[in-house]
Amino acid sequence: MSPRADAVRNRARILTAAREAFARDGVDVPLDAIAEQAGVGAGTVHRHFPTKEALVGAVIADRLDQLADRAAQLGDDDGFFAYLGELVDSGRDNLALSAALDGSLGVDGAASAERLSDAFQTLLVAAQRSGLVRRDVTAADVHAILAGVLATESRLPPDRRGLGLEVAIAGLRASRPSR
Amino acid sequence: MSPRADAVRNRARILTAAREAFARDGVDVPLDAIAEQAGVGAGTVHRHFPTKEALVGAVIADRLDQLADRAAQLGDDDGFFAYLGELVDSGRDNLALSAALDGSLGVDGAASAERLSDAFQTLLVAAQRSGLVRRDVTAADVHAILAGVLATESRLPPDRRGLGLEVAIAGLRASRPSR
Amino acid sequence: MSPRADAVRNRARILTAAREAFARDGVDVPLDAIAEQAGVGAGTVHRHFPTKEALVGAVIADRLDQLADRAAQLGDDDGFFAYLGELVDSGRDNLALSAALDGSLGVDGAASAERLSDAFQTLLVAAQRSGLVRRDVTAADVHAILAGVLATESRLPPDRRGLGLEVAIAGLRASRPSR
Amino acid sequence: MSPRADAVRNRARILTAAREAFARDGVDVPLDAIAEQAGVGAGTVHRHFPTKEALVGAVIADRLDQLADRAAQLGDDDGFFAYLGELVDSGRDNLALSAALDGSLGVDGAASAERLSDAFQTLLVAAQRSGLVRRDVTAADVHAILAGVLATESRLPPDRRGLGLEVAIAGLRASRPSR
DNA sequence: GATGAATGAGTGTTCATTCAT
DNA sequence: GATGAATGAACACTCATTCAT
Repeated sequence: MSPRADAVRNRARILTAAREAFARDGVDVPLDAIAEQAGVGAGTVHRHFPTKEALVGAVIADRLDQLADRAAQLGDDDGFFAYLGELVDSGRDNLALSAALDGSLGVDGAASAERLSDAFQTLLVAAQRSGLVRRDVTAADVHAILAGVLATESRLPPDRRGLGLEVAIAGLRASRPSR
Repeated sequence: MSPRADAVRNRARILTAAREAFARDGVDVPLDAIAEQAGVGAGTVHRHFPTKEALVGAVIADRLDQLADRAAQLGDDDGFFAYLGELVDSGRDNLALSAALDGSLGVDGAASAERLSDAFQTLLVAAQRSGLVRRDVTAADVHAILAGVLATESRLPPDRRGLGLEVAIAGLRASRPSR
Repeated sequence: MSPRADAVRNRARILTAAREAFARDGVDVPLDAIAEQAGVGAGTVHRHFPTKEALVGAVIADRLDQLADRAAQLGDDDGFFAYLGELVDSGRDNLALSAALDGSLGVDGAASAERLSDAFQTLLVAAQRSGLVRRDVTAADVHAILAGVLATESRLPPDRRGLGLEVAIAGLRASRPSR
Repeated sequence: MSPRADAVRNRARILTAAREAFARDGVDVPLDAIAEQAGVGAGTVHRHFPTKEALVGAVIADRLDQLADRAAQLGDDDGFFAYLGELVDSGRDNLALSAALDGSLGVDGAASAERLSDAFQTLLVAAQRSGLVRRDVTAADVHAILAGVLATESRLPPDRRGLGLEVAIAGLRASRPSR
């Protein structure tokens, strides 16, 4: 049961290679390219991930998990906006993650997406309690809005970076003090 | 000069079929599927659009033109927000248009995209003069934000529709009168 | 029966266009290109030449006829070598004719090829009578040798032009005076 | 390192099938036909030869190499004519090789063609030293003439075989001893 | 378990030929 | 008769997946 040492290592290498390839070229990159970059045979990729969709899902779940982990470290009240900022930074220049986050991929790391939503939920509720965010938005809403911010940011030229996030944040703030 | 009756009709049918197929399944649908739905042979599609890219571009330019045309009819001051709303309604449930608007398609009906930006420009300036929109955003910024709203909306469940637009609008409003 | 005026003209224009196109690009040139250059529709080409093969055959027969006609004007004794020279000049820089003459085209203007062989026959016999050409070669042999000379010439750089013909002529001369 | 047994065998089978198919039908035969005759899938052909041109080039280079190898075994003085004869025998009834030799293929096994020219060069010089061949012809000239002989031979009926070669040889012989 | 060769359905595109106008 | 749009069978090539070694 221990000889799986290299199997474990191969799995990791495939994930890493896939992550990079997806980020660089999008999910349409051929599996062969990923296998080559990972230094393994094409068959090995399929042993670990029976389907391309499974590999894509794994890469994304992996990433979502990291992001969800990160959320746990941001407990304080304005953690919500900080977190949003981090996610946007993560998604920028990452075609696949961006696609994953904005749901345009058929696949989604179901469980991991849930974890991410949970993380959002916690931070969101805290922010709402502090009166920083409209009370009527849910974690799922924020997820969708995040997707939108990513799309916006990817269209903005470098010198306008952050505007999408800024607008979203402004739009999410409790809007009633406008009186 | 009259025998073009079929040609004209076929071209329209191809465009319609392509529009629907792109909207439903994204631009990766096989041309054969489009040809079949249009009731023509594969070669006919190529006669009208020598390249798949050309067909995609034509469908998108077509749509962008419609949208730009629509902008001309909204002259009054709050036309800007109304227009934004219309664009979002158009892009929702339309994978290809959405992709076109958010620029993730390699191709874009260059001229038509320009027309759309011009339309934005006019409405945006008017809205800014009326103090309804932050003065520091440009038409290009709005274009990017539109892409984001589309992404958001496509992720929202039906009963939350409009939230992405709402947040963006709130975020775009002149934010300083909040004193 | 006279309204065929334009039909006749079209036929001629198609032949001319085909001749040029075949000469320039080889027989794989699309029929559409020929039709366009001839200023007629694709259907018209097929009305006159039901098959591409038929068109190729017609072009070649046409050319062979011209060449055969030319032979008639060369009656004198050393006409044979002069004629060979003319044929080589004609075939050089003419992919299709060259192909036709060297038989690598599936098709051949049967009747016209015969006429050409007949022309050869006459000149050949005269040359043989004058002791200028080996007595054991036939008109068909010469035809094949002509094809070879054309192939050779097309491979020679400009500054070596004529060598293929020269060698063939030397080889065809009555070889016995070598005593 | 051993599992390449199949790969090696398949590569050989593809080359053999291609050689036969090209020889029989010319280089325009569909790859599918070659794949089928080789008993492999279409994809396998592409794995070994990424492009049709590459396959054609490989087949030809293969053949030219064989021919060049053969030249090395003919060292004596009249080797030149013997070699010419062998090349002609090889090219007869081999459309593709013939095309390769006469340069009408866009592709040529560059290195192999060079080897062949070198082989010619050696034999030619020896023959010229012995006074058997005109001193003013170069190896490149002979290459062109070979192409011509092949073209001639392919047009000759079986009972006339060899005439093209015979004429070329006669034409190449030092012509001045006629004194 | 790993390898990478083999598979074969699928893609965009071309083009000789047919046919409605 | 002429037109040129429509056809559809090919073609070279790609790539996720399978399988012999």
